[in-house]
Amino acid sequence: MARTKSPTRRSDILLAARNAFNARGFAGARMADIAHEVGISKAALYHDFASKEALFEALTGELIDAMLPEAAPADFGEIPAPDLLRGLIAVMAQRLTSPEMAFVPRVIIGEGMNFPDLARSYHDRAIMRGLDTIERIIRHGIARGEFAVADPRQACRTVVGGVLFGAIWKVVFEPVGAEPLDPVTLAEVHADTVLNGLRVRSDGS
Amino acid sequence: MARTKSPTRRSDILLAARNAFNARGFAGARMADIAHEVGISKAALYHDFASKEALFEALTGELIDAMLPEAAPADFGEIPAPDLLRGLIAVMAQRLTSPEMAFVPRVIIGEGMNFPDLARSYHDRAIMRGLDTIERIIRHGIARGEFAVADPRQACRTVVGGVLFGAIWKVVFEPVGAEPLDPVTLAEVHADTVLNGLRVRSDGS
Amino acid sequence: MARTKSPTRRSDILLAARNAFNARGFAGARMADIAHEVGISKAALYHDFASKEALFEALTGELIDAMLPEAAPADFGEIPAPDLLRGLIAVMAQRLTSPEMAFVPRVIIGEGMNFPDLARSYHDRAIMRGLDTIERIIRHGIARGEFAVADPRQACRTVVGGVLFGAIWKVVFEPVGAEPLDPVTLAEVHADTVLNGLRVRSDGS
Amino acid sequence: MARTKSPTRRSDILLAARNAFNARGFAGARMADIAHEVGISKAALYHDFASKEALFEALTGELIDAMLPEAAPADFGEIPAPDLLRGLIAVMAQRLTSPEMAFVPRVIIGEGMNFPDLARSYHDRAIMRGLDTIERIIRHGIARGEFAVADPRQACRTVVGGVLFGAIWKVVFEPVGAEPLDPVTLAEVHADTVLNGLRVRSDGS
DNA sequence: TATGAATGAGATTTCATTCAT
DNA sequence: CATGAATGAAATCTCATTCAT
Repeated sequence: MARTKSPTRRSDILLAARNAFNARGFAGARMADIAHEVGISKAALYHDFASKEALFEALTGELIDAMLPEAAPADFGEIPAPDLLRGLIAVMAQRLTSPEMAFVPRVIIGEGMNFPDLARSYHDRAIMRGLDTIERIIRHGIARGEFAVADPRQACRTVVGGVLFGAIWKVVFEPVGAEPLDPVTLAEVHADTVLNGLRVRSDGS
Repeated sequence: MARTKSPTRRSDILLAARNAFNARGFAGARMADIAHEVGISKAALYHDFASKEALFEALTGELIDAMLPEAAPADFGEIPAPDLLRGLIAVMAQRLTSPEMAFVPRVIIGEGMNFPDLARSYHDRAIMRGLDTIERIIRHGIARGEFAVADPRQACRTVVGGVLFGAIWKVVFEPVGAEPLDPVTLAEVHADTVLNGLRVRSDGS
Repeated sequence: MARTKSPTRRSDILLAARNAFNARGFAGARMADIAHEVGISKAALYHDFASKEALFEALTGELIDAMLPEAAPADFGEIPAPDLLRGLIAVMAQRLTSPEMAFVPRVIIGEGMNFPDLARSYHDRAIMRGLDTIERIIRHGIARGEFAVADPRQACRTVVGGVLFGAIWKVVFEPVGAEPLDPVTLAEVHADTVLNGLRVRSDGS
Repeated sequence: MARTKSPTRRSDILLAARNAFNARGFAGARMADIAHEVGISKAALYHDFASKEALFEALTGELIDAMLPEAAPADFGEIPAPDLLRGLIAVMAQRLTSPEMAFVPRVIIGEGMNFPDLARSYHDRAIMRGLDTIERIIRHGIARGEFAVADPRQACRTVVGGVLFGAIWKVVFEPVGAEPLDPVTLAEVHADTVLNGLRVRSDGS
């Protein structure tokens, strides 16, 4: 067994942990397996992370950080709101459906009850931030005369929902045989639907 | 402690099981707690359900059954597609966010990896059925000249996504302090958005 | 393995626990060994005692209870104080040096720092009670003109000390080869010394 | 962290070890804590002491050495036995109740079963030596006509017991709230009691 | 049928101790 | 010499599940 700490040890552990938590959930994952996958002893694992919970929290914390949307600019200037929204949806879809990130919503939903801090942190830092950005884009569109929305705050949920559905689809249903989903197409169609709705438009847009 | 088998014992157990799985997840829930909550011994519990897994599957099976949409009519006749969709969204939102049902998506997402059959069954029986119904409504609308959609199959995900988001919000985030969500408003706004989109409509519909 | 709980199971466990704690100390004793000695599984042990600490505390609690001096009478009447003291010393010596009880002081001294409640309880219930009784006997003797003591409270410690020394001798030193000690002789000589002192008495008593 | 071996390193370690063993017992004390308190690495600790046991034995050995009474003179000459005894009791009480030394009896009693050599060594080197000295003083007193004792060997235990009681009181019971004990008073009263006994003396000594 | 008692098979965690640098 | 890193070998405790009454 290697006696010298590899420079990527911490990431190796976090990766193995992600796999384990992903495959079996928090309770089902075993520290022994994680250590074994990294190629170190259980005790070495505990040298880096004080407990299973600490490891779990470090992992989710890092992933949530990595997933956070860059702070949107304070002022969208002259950029058309539809373009902004299309772009945001594309980014969200790409992030949430990537294998590393798709782990996050699944875990929040699946383990949130046992880790209220985690759920709260995700709500405050990721969800609220995303909803706020969307709302600002919608209001930007209203100000520019591009959008007409009665309740911008609520409408955001429609935007997020479609992307979330895609993430869950990939993580939960594809592994059991559901038809694979292309994130790019998903994002485009979702953006179209959200922007134009289903109804025919007499203005031909 | 009830000594005589109550006629509702099976439901009592399922209810207690739902509470337990809901509160702690599959792995975290303890058979002893479930038995205790029902007021029977663990052995009696095992008399009715052969194992924790069997109990879990019976519970989710019943809930999925209860959640299934009534078979939609083969032909929607002359009913306007927007009305159909509005109605369906309202029903879905009400079901998925009701306390009994909100449990289901959470559990599928959280424990799906450990219960592939459950995930598959939910996918085949609930999700696909829901998506099919929505798709048929969309095609009905297209045929009636009410809807204009490039890819009806994909657009369905937008419809489902908004409702799913509401269910997850209630189950995962409200308990940790998120602003409560009114399912009726959610459904209405979501339906509006899905039908009309965000863009201004020059036709004034 | 016996499936039926023997009526003496609890005592069996406590006895095995006493042996184990006696032989290895609290930290060194192993629940597995205790269970094995009783002939039950570890889990069965945990069925009766929720934790190692609980077992330890139950054991010490019972032993301290069993060791407590009967409440001395409120009034010693016409009984000569020397007789009272001789009797008390004999009883204390017999109790403290019996195999079951000698365990107690040893454990209090050895584990007291880790179980402050235990030390406190022993101090309050056993030590103080013993000292009080001795003090009352001394004051009884002073009142009767039999004793002459400047500081009765402090003098009590001499009385207790000799007995304690005997208990520790038996438990700590005899097992490593010290000359065995006869408790009866110990008590008699100690009582003589305490009553008469070492100095010659011109009164010939 | 000191990088250079301080000239007092060995004593620093022994001091930290004493604190640790004192506070948590042998099993409870952790090498990591001791090293940390000294400000060196665990490996450095192992450089000076081959094992936890070795450290423990070195510590107790030094303390026992330091506690040993100076060899009493072979002949007490004309010194009155009561004075000799008074002096010895004072010295024993002062040593045994001093913070550094009080550790010793506690540890012998608490961990003796796991360290028979230690117990034996303490018995042979400290206890027996103390008892012998006391016995010689008593015989000296008998020879001088000052003492009248039937069984000098046994009576010694009364002398030691009172002092031991004080040491245990300080280490075990004072930390949990027992009334503090003044060693000088203890020694004086104990000496008085041992010399004169409780009974009234008609000779007025 | 219902139950209290019992258990087997782990899981996490701890720590004295050792190596490679 | 000193150290950070690593480990092996337990030990406590948990819980789904079964058995005898």
